[in-house]
Amino acid sequence: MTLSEEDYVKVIYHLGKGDNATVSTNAVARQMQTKPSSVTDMVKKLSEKGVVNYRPYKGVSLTEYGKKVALSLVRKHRLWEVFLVDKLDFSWDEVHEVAEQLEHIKSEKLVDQLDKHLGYPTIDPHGDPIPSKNGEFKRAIKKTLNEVPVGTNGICVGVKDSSAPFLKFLDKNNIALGDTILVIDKEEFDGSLHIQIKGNDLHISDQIATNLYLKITE
Amino acid sequence: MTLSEEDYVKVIYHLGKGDNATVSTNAVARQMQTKPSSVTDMVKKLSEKGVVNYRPYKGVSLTEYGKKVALSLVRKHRLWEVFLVDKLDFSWDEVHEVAEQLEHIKSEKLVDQLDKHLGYPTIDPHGDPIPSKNGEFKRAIKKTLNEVPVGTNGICVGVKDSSAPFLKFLDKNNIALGDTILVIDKEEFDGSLHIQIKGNDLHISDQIATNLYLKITE
DNA sequence: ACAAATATTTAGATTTGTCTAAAATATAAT
DNA sequence: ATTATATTTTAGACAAATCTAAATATTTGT
Ligand SMILES: [Mn+2]
Ligand SMILES: [Mn+2]
Ligand SMILES: [Mn+2]
Ligand SMILES: [Mn+2]
Repeated sequence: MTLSEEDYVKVIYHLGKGDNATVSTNAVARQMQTKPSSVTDMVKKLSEKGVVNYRPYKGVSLTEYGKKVALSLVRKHRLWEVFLVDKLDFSWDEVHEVAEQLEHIKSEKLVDQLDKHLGYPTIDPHGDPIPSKNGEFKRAIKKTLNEVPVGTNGICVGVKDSSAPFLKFLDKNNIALGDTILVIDKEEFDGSLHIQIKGNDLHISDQIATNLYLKITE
Repeated sequence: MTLSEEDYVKVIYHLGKGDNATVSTNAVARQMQTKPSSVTDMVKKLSEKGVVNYRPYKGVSLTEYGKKVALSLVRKHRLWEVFLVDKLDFSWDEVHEVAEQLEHIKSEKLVDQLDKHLGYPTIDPHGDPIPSKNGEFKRAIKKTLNEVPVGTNGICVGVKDSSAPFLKFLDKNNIALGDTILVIDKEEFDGSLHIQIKGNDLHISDQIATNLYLKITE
């Protein structure tokens, strides 16, 4: 498979939300930053190769084989992201573009050894699960901090309130996107939370918890 | 620069033996595993872009800019080779193909951080020098073990005598290609050498030394 | 149900990198 | 100095991936 074919497969996978839904030509074009006519051409070729199911005017979905290809790419992408953050001190938001390139390197041994070198991680720096070699993985969901049960472990991936005061508060309390957060305890009385973040314990109000998104994998 | 253009530049660099000699169309074609007519096409394009000097029927050489491009590629290739051997437990002879792909990843930060992660290595697993960020590096030369002065440090890169008995001897004494060898002392009487290899001291005869190639950078 | 709007495909062109076969140039041999 | 051989370039073609413009199909609104 060429680099371009691989990127199409990945886009079709992500748009199909993992459950292999049929996706439209326009959706793929938007995501691939290309024209719908180019998508039609490529999708025909992928169909010839048995990677996708394609019905003109009706949309495209991955075959079983295509799904395997997609999961292998997602695995590689996320492993490289972990590498960049853990070993090369990249930050959370710098890794995607480079991983987008690295995911296309062809070498099974490289992936296996990288996985080992990283200590067999199960989630990437964005809190997304890393598929195993045979394509199994937990689904990730995004919830606000106040919605999850005590004991939940996740990665801070966004804010609902993006006002300056709130962001300032996060900064002052040393909470940043990409941080791992563990919910230690919840006060029933006011809904405030005891959490652990980057090794430090912290007590945050319900209002704060409501505005912080956590990505978790059950 | 595209992947293909970069590979041409690297081949022209290597065939020009670093000192930027003019190389022939046929030589490039042989190295690139392609046809001379394809080389002519590509070399014209690279000439347009100011990467090479090209005179029809006379050959091609790198411009100053082209040389910079080549050295950056060589740097990346060799850093990745070190990574594969030192961090991912690849062996000496498995790294080239993968590095051939990795060298094309575009990210300055990636290269800088990789360099740091590896501890700023100066030679690759084959004993070849790694150009610095601004393109400086020591030239590597290959000599038999008996030709180098006491105190020389190098990498075992080949054998002159490849007979079964000799290879068996190397195996028994735990000497393999890719090993770092340090010449500790030389006996004037019989030319035998005291060497250090993988932490172990070893005493080898002049006959052995004559048949082992060392790659060294002065 | 039918016109209007939207989505998708087709036709034809372009760029990149490659190829084969033929022509042109350079090198070697007599 | 001519001829023969080897090298290099040109001309024309092709596959991959893309584009624009036009044609076709589907969906939406009334
Ligand atoms: Mn990609
Ligand atoms: Mn990610
Ligand atoms: Mn390469
Ligand atoms: Mn090397």
